[in-house]
Amino acid sequence: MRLKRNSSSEPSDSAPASLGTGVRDERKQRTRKALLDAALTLLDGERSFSSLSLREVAKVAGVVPAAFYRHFTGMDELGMSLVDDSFRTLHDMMRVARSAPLPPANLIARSVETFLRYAQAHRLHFQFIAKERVSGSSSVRLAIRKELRLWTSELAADLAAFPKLKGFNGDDLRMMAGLVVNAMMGATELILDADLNDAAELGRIHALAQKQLMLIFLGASQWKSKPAQ
Amino acid sequence: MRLKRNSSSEPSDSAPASLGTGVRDERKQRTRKALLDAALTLLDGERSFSSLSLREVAKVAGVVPAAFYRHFTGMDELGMSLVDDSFRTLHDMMRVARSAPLPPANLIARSVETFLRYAQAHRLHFQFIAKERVSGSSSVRLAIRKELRLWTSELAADLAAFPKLKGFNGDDLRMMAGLVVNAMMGATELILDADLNDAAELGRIHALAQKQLMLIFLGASQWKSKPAQ
DNA sequence: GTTAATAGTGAACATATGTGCACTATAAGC
DNA sequence: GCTTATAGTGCACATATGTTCACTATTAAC
Repeated sequence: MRLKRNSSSEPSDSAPASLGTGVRDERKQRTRKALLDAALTLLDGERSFSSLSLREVAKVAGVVPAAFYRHFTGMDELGMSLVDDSFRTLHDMMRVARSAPLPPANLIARSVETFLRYAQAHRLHFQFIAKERVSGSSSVRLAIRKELRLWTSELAADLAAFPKLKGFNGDDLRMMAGLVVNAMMGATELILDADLNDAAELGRIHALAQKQLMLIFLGASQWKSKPAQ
Repeated sequence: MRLKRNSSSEPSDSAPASLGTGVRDERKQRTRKALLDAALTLLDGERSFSSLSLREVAKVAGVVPAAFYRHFTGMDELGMSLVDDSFRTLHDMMRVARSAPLPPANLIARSVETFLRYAQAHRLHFQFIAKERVSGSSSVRLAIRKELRLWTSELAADLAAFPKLKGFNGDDLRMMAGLVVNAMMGATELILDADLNDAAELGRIHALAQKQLMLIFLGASQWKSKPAQ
């Protein structure tokens, strides 16, 4: 053998990155994505990740089982990749939301709207998070919990900017953010199970989530954290 | 054949019920319970219900796979039985709580304490509910959702008795009850994943849940439902 | 005591699964 | 253009699975 090519799957160091890394890598990334998409698709509806088989995923991806190992060491590694991808879409949403902040009028209602619409549009990713947060293998489950904690902290930081929430110390802000995250996850689960064409049901879920957030914020406006500790 | 015996597994009609239905039925109920327990045990930790195999459950129950069919038509039916059993323990808790009502002082803190202790003591049932509520087969999942809705309505009825919550109409009471249930389920999931010997962590989870409920009730004390609708 | 019902057994089957290995085709590197 | 690396193939294997069927032992019914 002459020389080992750079074994990393990343485009080699200083290359312009967007310029073609060759037909080869592009094809590889395509079937890698096919595998991830296959898993997400199979996960829709009844199935849970731990009940998916490697062969099944490979078949839906249109690839022979052995080819799976060219991309992942096993289903667990694929699961971790799904965690990454799913939270990337969540963080994308937050980034967009922060870059074009909503006017304070009806802020809660419109935030709920934005979030739930996004969850519907990225149904598979949100479904994966919702399911595997509680039932996945411990590596996947812990990875999701970690990301959710991180997201909760970010939300707490955002909340700190509200003048009405001056009564909160850091711990209590996270406590409140956790409550908000729980409520939104609950609404997300309802949305994911709802009939997408039943506008009335979707409306009811949106309204429910909005009221719940308003109730939380109403309580928060009266909250006084213990100054010590 | 002479005469078919009453084919139902129930003791025949007007018998005193508590009197021995015979050695036979007792043995049958024993292995039926062994199957249910086997499934719950396997469900602890990593696994999800949909990843359990019939053979696996039979093996842990100490019975040959074919014997499984003497009790359930398949794993789905066993799952439905687990739903029944799990919610029976939940309702038992509520019944006990109502029969010996707590004094109003520190009511929230002590209710949280009671609930979370119960969840720890009946770890496997609560874990099953928490997991399969979101990831189970649709029959199991829908059965759990239905029971949770029912439980939410019961809680809403209990809440209606509080003088501080006069500002609520029925819909909004259920909205608030849903928020409480979500928060308690969230805390339950944390408890189920926590190290049972780590008293500090358990204490933190209890304290978190208590604060979240207090925040909700603080908001509720200011709430005014729209009188119309 | 004889007979019928049945909970649990053991073996068999067709099929599905994870993983290994030799292979082929093709793009990348020189 | 020749050579090397490698994404994907095809086949094999041991093992696990759901389900069936004839059977056995024990209880219930008369």
